[in-house]
Amino acid sequence: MLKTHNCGELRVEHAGQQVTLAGWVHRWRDQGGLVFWDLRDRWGITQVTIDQQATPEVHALAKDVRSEWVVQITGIVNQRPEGMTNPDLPTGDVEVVATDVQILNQAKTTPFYINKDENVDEALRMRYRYLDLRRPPMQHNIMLRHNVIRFIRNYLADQGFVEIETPILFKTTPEGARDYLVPSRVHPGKFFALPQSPQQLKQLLMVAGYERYFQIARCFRDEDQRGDRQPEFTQLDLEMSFVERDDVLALIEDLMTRLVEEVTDCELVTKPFPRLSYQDAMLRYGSDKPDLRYGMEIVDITPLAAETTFKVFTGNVEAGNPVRAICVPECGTYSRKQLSELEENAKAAGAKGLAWMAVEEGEGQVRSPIAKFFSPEQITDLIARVGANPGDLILFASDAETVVCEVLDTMRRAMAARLELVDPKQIAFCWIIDFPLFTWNEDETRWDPSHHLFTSPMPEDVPLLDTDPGQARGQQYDLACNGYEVAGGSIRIHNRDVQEKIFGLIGLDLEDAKERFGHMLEAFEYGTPPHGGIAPGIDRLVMLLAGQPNIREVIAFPKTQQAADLMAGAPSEPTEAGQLEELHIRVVLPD
RNA sequence: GGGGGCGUAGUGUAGCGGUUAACAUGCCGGCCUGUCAAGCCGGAGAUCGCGGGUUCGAAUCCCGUCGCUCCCGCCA
Repeated sequence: MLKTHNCGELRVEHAGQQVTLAGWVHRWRDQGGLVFWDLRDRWGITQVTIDQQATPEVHALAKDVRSEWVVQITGIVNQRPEGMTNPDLPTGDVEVVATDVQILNQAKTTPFYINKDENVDEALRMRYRYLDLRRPPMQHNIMLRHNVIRFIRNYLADQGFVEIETPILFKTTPEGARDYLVPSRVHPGKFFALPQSPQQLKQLLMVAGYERYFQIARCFRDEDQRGDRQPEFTQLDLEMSFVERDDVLALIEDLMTRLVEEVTDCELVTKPFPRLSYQDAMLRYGSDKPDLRYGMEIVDITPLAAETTFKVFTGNVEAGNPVRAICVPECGTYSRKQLSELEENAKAAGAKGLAWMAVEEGEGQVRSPIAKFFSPEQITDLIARVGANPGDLILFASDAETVVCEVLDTMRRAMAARLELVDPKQIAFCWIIDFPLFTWNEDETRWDPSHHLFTSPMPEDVPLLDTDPGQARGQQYDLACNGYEVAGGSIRIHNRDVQEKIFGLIGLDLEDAKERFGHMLEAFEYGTPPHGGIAPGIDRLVMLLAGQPNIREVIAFPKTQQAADLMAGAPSEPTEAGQLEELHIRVVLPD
């Protein structure tokens, strides 16, 4: 080893010892006859001093060293004199007085600061990702990710889970996202698909009798990117046999609770995790992934609004649409300009306008363009229903059900951001359960599975499959955290009759089903245990635990929004002549 | 596929129709033995993403294009 200690571990008790450190020169301060280096490695920073009088040759060499040069130093640990310690550094009570310095490598001036936490153009960060990853905040994120995954592995192994790898080269599936395809050289004209998730394979592992399986699985989906979506991402894929929904929820809840409390410095603010039905979540938060770190719950005021003389409200009520509101604390003094900004937010979410009411001091006193359509009693009633206090701002939405949810979800999040109600150190999980099994596909005039087509209905809702499929709930569950969906799963169908009924409802006849999922259906005929599972997204989870705004910050080598790698220059054209011919591929570029 | 934002020395920003294109930091040289975002003195460094247009004059206005990003669609 080129070092006896790392740069984060020396303390006063090491004083007097000879040590050898190696790392990067994080910062340097040339004092003339005395040179200081902040020497950095993965573990921390230690100050090194090079004294001209004591070690003139070493000092002469050290004079030329610059940021990010790689050096090895040998010296004596010295307790710093009083008044010269650095309380910001764990190693700040000591320094190493160099007696020897080896320059292991020089470094060009880096294209951006390693030693300064400054916003850098993301394209530049991506092009020099290896330098970006060298920055301490990124090292922290990547290390946190490692600790999260290590914790998960240990926890699940202790619970009797087996980690099993599944193929990356697999079969294209008709459902779901667009597949990434890989051409087969030995099967001309045929393609593998990269898995969108190991869904089928983990169910087959249950048929195979492993009972408790997990995998830290890479998944691929060729869809457009978002801050929380990359073309390849990592799931904790997990499946269990002989379990019911609550067994899966209990396991994950315990895992997540311990993870937050033992691995991070975040505060878990939901304990136990609240369980919301899908319907309840939509009603109270307008979202199936609500952020529970703040209030501003949606209140339905449809009956009250129906009695007013405000035509927008009464018209919507007559059309069967709801009128709902949120109460925003202490925004009653918002100016015309601020309110019009809010209206722009609402319109972007699909609203036609944004009605508001500022609650003022005094019984039933409000400032609002629509106050004249309310009787004094109705205003008092409204204020009571939404729980408003003087100084608060009430925002209304009235439109089709889905629009109202979308608008008030948007307003809730926009106001939380404006009021800085979100603390990134707080973690608020909740379960969303009782999802509808199907959603109606208007274009194809058929039912689509809300989750996937192996999701088992709630046992008591099975009869509804024949009478009112839209009302049937699935044994499906999502884990939401801070406004993001961080896991989704279900209890699977293991009953052939039910499975065939589902195929029928989604417009898949048995022949089609056999063609697409024949291997699954065949497998299910050989003694399939009741089973179910879940798949938390590791990137999103670590993003939230790291308090980061997007998952690129917790992925070592992410892709850009255009799904490119700016460092390596991928994707690229084939390099070898004949590469495409060998794969039986001819490229037709768009015009 | 659609909409928004950004692009100016190595980096981060300012400038938004006439400036010698500014500031900070980094870089180079000099001084300095207790600094830790070190300090002080001096210096170099920018075809203002790219292409076209409007104008007497464009970093600035317009059009196109490329890149990054946020959002909608999409993501069982």
